Amino acid sequence: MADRSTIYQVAQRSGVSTATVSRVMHDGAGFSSATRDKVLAAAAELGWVPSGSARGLASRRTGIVGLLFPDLDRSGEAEQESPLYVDEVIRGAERAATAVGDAVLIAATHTSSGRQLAFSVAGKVDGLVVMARSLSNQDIVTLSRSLPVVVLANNAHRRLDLVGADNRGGAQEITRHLIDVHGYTDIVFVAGPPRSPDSLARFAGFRDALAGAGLAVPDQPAASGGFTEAGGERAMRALLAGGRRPRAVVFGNDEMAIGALTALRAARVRVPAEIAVTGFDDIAVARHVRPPLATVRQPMRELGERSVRLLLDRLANPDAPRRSLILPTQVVQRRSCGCRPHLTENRGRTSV
Amino acid sequence: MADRSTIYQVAQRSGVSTATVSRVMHDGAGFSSATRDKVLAAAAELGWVPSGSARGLASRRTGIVGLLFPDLDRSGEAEQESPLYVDEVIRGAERAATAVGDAVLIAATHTSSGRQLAFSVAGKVDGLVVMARSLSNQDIVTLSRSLPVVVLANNAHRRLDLVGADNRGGAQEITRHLIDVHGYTDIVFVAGPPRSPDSLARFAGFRDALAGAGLAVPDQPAASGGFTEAGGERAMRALLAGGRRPRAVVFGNDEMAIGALTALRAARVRVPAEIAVTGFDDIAVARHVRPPLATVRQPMRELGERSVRLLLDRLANPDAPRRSLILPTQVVQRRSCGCRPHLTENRGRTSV
DNA sequence: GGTGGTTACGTAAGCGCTTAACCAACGTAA
DNA sequence: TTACGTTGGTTAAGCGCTTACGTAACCACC
Repeated sequence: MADRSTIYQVAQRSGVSTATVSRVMHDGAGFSSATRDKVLAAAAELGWVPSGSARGLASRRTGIVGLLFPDLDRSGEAEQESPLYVDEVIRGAERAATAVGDAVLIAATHTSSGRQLAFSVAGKVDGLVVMARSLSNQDIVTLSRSLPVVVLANNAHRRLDLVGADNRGGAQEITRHLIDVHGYTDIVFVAGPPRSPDSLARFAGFRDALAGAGLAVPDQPAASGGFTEAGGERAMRALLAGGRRPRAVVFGNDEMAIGALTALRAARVRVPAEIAVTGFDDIAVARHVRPPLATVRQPMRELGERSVRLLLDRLANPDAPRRSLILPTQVVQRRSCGCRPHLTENRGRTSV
Repeated sequence: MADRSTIYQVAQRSGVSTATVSRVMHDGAGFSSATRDKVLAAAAELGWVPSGSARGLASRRTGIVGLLFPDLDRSGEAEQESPLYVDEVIRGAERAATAVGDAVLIAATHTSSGRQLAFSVAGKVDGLVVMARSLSNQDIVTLSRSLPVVVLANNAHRRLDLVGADNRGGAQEITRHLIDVHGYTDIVFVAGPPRSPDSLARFAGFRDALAGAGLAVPDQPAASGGFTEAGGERAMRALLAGGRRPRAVVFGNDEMAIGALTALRAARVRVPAEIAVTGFDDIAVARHVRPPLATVRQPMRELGERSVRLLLDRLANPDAPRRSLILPTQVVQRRSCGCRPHLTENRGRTSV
């Protein structure tokens, strides 16, 4: 691990100027193939790794996009995001970025140090994708004054590029399924973190469906908790302990619903015979739990991909009009809602 | 999104030199509190986000660590790594890095563009964590000539810092469990990707256990496939189709084992009554499948954390002796190996 | 009143690239 | 022959920071 070599050493060794070395590295024109070979040979011999900092400084482009997401471990339990959701978003972002040769800088924002971290990250990237509540809306606005920002899963910003899923529509659709197909009327909603835009939108969709069916529409969710198994388990226990025994429960996400299944099994309540349960997201586990979890599929990876692509577009075209992308969601019927197996996994979908 | 402001503007606005601005931003000493306030006020008014490139160039430290991992989607199926494993490693790396104010740059290396991408990433970071087979050993060595590299889950490098899990010991232990506790003697191993160091080490542990029990030791795994559900499903089907009906199957990882459960259910083979099954990793799904999957827990997130910490240590101390960290694994007994429920989840462990 | 130490700055030289501007040599057409 | 484009380079001025070094002001102490 000797010190890194520089463009000067490569230039000297290959007998050309640094400008020529630079051109060769960027596949530009203006040099003979003999020169190219000399330069590449010298670079290889020296094991030259061009400095990203110097490049970034000179060209004012780092080739890095930043992804800010909420801290998953250190935040209060009731505030937690779903880890699996975040993982998929990261994966999608990574894919979209490497497709154009960029890399992704990730950082989880913690309530206390989050601001500082976010500004530090902002200095290192060409643009930023900010997930949901990983940063205060005020800070998001501040950052967007000095670099392009795409907001993911947070519709509070009317002036920034936006990517999200149709949470409201998906929640409405699955609730309507419970009403129309299964005939349930006593249905409650269990929310995720109180300020989660996703959770709020899903509750709104839930209410839409009840209203549409002429059922009583609650002001508040029946319970709430972090977007985690523990959160769902606790919420379900609280519900049962409160003497409440709805016919069906719509959960804010899959992990909560899965936690609820655990609570229901412990309480010897049969699903879906006595209580039907649905989730949201369609994480990988959902098909594997017993009973398999009916849910709403959200294109998590695509959300990550689209966010980064939107960011790259914005970088290429700073003055384009602001865009807002809402990706469709899709109901996935499985046993936990009361659907019979053969009705669920075989509806001509390619993947379930 | 006006152009980003610079340290010069901040210096001018606050009536000091850029050196003083720089000092204030780094909490150094050598300025009055009045000056500090002026500088911070000016910076806030301008919404100044210091350029990471300029900082990196001047201080030769980017505050970024890179994480290279194998591409999960675009590689051939038989070569695939477990996505969940990678996600956890990323999470651990992120945590360790942000703990010291650094950020993590992630990039998946694709076979074709992998080299190029890796060198591009290398220029942008202070050091690199390279997972398993995300880069050829030759390229790893080349990169390590110009920046610190920690190798994760790949014991082929005797001169680089290394982090891994005790795959061999874990595989041996769970195989011994099948032999000693359950009395199985007809046990086979289904491997992951042919060149995966993890898979190879686990097969070695499997053989250790058979040899230790005086059973016949196979030269080759009974089957193999990608570290995915599809890979495991296919391998299990092939096994059954081949007329092979072992009493127990040790799989290279959890996802393969879970895929195998699907194949076994389809073939109406009861688990564990007719065939016992074990996995490796203890991913989140493992507890949720039916029957719950006996496996070997691997501290995936800690692997990520330790890799980054090792890298940071190396950065701080370039001449320290090379270190090699092997984290312990732990057998997790669940129904799929034949253990009864109450024997499995309640062995005084805090989490299962 | 000189010496020395401390505090609070300013000056300016890089860090390793990119890129605009310039230039020499060599056809090639008028 | 001159003029002019093309090819294949070079020169040098930044990009926005950090930091070694210099220095002015102030205080303390003989």
